[in-house]
Amino acid sequence: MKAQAPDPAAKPYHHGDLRRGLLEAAMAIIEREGPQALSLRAVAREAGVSPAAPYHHFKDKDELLGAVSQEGFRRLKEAMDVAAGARGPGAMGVAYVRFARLNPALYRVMYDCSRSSEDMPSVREREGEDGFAALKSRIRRSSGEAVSDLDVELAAIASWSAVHGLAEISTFHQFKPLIEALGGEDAFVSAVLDHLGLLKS
Amino acid sequence: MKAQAPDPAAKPYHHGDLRRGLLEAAMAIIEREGPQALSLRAVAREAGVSPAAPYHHFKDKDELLGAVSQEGFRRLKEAMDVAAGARGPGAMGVAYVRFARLNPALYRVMYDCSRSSEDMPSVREREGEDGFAALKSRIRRSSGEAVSDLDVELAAIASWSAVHGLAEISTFHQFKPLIEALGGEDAFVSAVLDHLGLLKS
DNA sequence: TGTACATCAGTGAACGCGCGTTCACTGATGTAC
DNA sequence: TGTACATCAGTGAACGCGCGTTCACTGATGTAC
Repeated sequence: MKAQAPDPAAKPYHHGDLRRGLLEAAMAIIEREGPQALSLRAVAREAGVSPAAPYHHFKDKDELLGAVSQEGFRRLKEAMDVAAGARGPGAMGVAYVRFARLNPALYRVMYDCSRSSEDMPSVREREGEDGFAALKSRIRRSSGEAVSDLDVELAAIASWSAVHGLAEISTFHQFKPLIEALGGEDAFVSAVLDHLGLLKS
Repeated sequence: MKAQAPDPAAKPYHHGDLRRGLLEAAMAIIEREGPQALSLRAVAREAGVSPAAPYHHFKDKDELLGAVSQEGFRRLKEAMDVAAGARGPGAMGVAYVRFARLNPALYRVMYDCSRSSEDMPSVREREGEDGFAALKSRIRRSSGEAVSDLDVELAAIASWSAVHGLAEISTFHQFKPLIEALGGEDAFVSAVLDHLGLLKS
C-alpha cells in the first residue's frame, strides 16, 4: 500500500511545511509564556518534532527569532493597510496600537530584533521602511504645501514615537479605570492621540 | 593584630555593602552584555563573591531584577528633577530620552519589570506615580484654566507615550544621519517633540 | 577591659535541569534512464 | 511503467555548559555581663 488516501490521523514522517509550523509554534510560545520562555527545543516540542529538526530550516536560534520578527512586521503592515483603506483620521494609529495590544510579546520581540540587528536591509527592514515612507506621504498630503521635507520627517518620527510609546504604556494596569471610563481601548487610544497637540512644556 | 588600619588591598571577608555592590554589578552587566546575559551567578562573579552570597540580600533572581528596576527609576527621577529645575520647555522630555539613551538596557529592564509586576504599589511604582503626577501639574500650570482634568490626564499620557516611544525609537541606526544633521541627540529629540502638534491624520 | 556567645554575611561544593548544537542515522520523495 | 539512486527532511541519542538554588560550613562582628 503506497501512501494513497492520505490518512489525516496518521502523522506523516515529513511535516509538509515545517518552517511555517515552527514559526507558528514560536509565536504561540511567545504569547503564551513570554519571550524569555522561547527556546529552540520548546519550539520543536510545540511543533511536535524532534529537537534537531529545526536546524533543517534555521541556521540557529537567532535566525528563527529573526524570522518570527519578520513575520510580525508583515502582519503589522497588513493590519495597517486594512486600517488605511477603511476608516478616517487616527485609524492607523489605533490599528497600530491594537496590533501591539493583541500581540504584546510578539511586538516586544519585533522591537528587540529591530534594535539588535545591525545588518543589511532585510525584508523586515524594507517593510518597516515602506510603512515609514507611507506615513510620511500621508502626513505630506494632509498638511499644506508649506511644510518642508524636514518637517514632514520630524512629524513622522513624532507620530511613530507616539504610537509606539502608547502601544507599550497603555498596557499598564494603572490605566484600566480610565480605559473603561472612555469605553474601551480603541477609544482611549484615539483620545490620547487627539491630545498630542497640547504639549508645550 | 586586630583589623586595625584597614588595608585597602586586602579583600575583607565581609563586603561592607554587598547589596549595593550587587545592584551595581547587575547594572554593569546589563549595560555591557544586555539583559539576556544577566544571571545571578554572573552578578556574583562581577561583584567578586560566591554564587550563594546574593541569597543573603535577595530572595531570588526576580527580586534582584526588581531592585535593579527600582534603582533605575530612582535615577531617572533624579535626572528629571535636575532638568525640571534648570531649563525651559522641553527640557524634561529631552532629559527623559537622554536617560534612556545613556542607559538603554537598564531602561528596557525597567520597562519590562513595570509590565510584568502586577503586585501592590512598590517604591518603584510610587516613584513612577510621583513623576506622572508632577507631569500632570506641569501641564495644568502651562495650559489655561479652561482645560478639564480629563484633558490634562490624556495630555500627560500622550506626553509620556511620546517620550517613551522616542526614547526607544531614536536608537535605531536608521536615524543616525538625521541626528548628525541636526547637531546631536538632544537637538534631534527637541525637534521631534516640537512636531507633535502637526499630527492630524 | 575581657570574655562568652548569638547573629550575621560570607564560602564552596553539589544538585538537577533545560538549553543549543552536533552527529550518524533513516524514512520518504523526486528524478533520470 | 520500473528501477536505481541522489537528495531531502526527519529521528533520537549524546555532548558540554551555565544556570538557579540549597546545604552545611566558617569567619567576622556586635552585644551582655
